[in-house]
Amino acid sequence: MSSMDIRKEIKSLVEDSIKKTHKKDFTVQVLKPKDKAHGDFAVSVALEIGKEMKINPMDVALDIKKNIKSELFKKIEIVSPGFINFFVSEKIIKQEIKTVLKEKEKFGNLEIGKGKKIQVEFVSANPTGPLTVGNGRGGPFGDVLGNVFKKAGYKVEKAYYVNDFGKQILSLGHSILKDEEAKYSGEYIDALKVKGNDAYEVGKKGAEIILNEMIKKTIDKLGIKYDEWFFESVLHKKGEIDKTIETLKKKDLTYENEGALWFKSTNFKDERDRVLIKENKEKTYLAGDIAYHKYKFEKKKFDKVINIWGADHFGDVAGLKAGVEALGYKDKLEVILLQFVTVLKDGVPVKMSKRLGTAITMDDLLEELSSDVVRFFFLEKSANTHLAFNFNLAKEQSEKNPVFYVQYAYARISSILKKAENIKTVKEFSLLNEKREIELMKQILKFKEVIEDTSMDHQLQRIPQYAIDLATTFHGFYQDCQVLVEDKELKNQRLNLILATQITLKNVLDLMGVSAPEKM
RNA sequence: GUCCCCGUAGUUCAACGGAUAGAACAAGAGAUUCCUAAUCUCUAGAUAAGGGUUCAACUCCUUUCGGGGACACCA
Repeated sequence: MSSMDIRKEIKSLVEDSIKKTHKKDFTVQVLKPKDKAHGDFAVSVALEIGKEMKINPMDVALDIKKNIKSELFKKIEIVSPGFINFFVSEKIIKQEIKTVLKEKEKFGNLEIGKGKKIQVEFVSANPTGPLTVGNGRGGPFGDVLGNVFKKAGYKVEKAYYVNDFGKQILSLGHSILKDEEAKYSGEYIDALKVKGNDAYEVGKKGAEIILNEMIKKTIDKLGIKYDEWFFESVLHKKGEIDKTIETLKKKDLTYENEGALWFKSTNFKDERDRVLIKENKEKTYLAGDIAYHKYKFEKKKFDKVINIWGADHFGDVAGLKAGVEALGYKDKLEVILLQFVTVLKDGVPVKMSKRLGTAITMDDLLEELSSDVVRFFFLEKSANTHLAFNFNLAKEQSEKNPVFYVQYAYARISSILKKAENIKTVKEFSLLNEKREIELMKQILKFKEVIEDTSMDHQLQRIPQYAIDLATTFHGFYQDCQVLVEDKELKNQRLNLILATQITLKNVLDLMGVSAPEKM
């Protein structure tokens, strides 16, 4: 029985008990106390019921507890002002560790997303220049979010939407031709060798080179693999945008004004209507994006689509959401906005890339840091904080940075396992009763909850935090409990425990796309 | 002006509305006859300010002050 199941079990036990004693239906929330002294799980309903029925919460808690009988718990404690704390039986925990050893790389796999298709679209930076740290932030984020969904049982597609159409391509062309309308500059523009005089054609070719020679290489260095590279120009060529606009027209959701065609997005809680076809008959970016999403839902049949955008696109969320809703896919699109990134070197923000004359790029970081470090540092922070990338910690004090701390735990385990001859399957972990050992087991089992929670709320920073916690718990165990001891049975049981730890560490590192070195 | 994100320890970040606000780096003190000291143990240190809701607020509402972003027939 995993800790997720235990949570569910507590919920139903407590709810049943309330029904019996207080004749009420109550939705119970099972809490995970921060303090170990408060048990493995806790419930605070007695406080709510006590308040509502004007009885002492402590009495309510006692009544609830009376009706709960389960082998799952070592003890159930009632603590003032009315918390009920559950301490899970160590027998159950030990059994569960055995399933970790059996499941190996499958440990942590859930069925939450079974039968559902989900798409994560991320980065999607314009092919007009190298990936900056800003638009690169979506790389690790989207990649790992996709991994979490996979682990949770979804069928996942990772997609990059290439904006190879429109004004920025023209601007790129002018920039390469270095005429008066040039907009982009820098060493990378000078390096683009494109023949021709037509600015748009030159721009198209330039964009192709930038995409293939710069962006894709950076993506590759970050260890990201996309399932789909979708080109905006394809939508234009195939007339998909016209079809989409036609659909909206039929629904009477458009109107003409000053020569342009508008979409009544205010019908869907947008603050203003949006243009689909400009006065000069060109289609707007939004028109294309709505068509793209029509394709995602209609053709590819995604149950859910998550777009990861930079915070500067905040203003566009409402328009696209309105479009998606108009097409009948309300609530299937979610947009996650990532706040800006600054790189701090010696406490001072680094703004510009040295070589390229652009904003500081992902490659600038990757030149000096491994993708392991870059990914980990990006993932540590929640999406809506402005991320200050601490370059000094990432680089100069590398032996003290959290990535190595986690990897070191893995390497330590590998090193012990190498020294041990043959490891036998354990029947039971009867000899492992030290505080450190039990703690480590509990920490391992939390992995499933981490996947569950993260697949629901998308708070990715939980993953690296968990990795650090697991490493900390292991290092503590390592300090106090010798694995390779004389007693053969104790040795074997401990070997199995660190094997389970190793499996879990590997799984969490894989999830983050960070390597797990056997030696350091 | 309107809208969004943020303000937590010296610094970078955490904390389903729950119990004593957690880490890491930096600072100070200690631990190695033993599986990798890239480790462990201990000490000191924080919710921007004011109201409100709640049995319970970093978390929700509100005002103020700060930082960032968005307000296109650009993408």
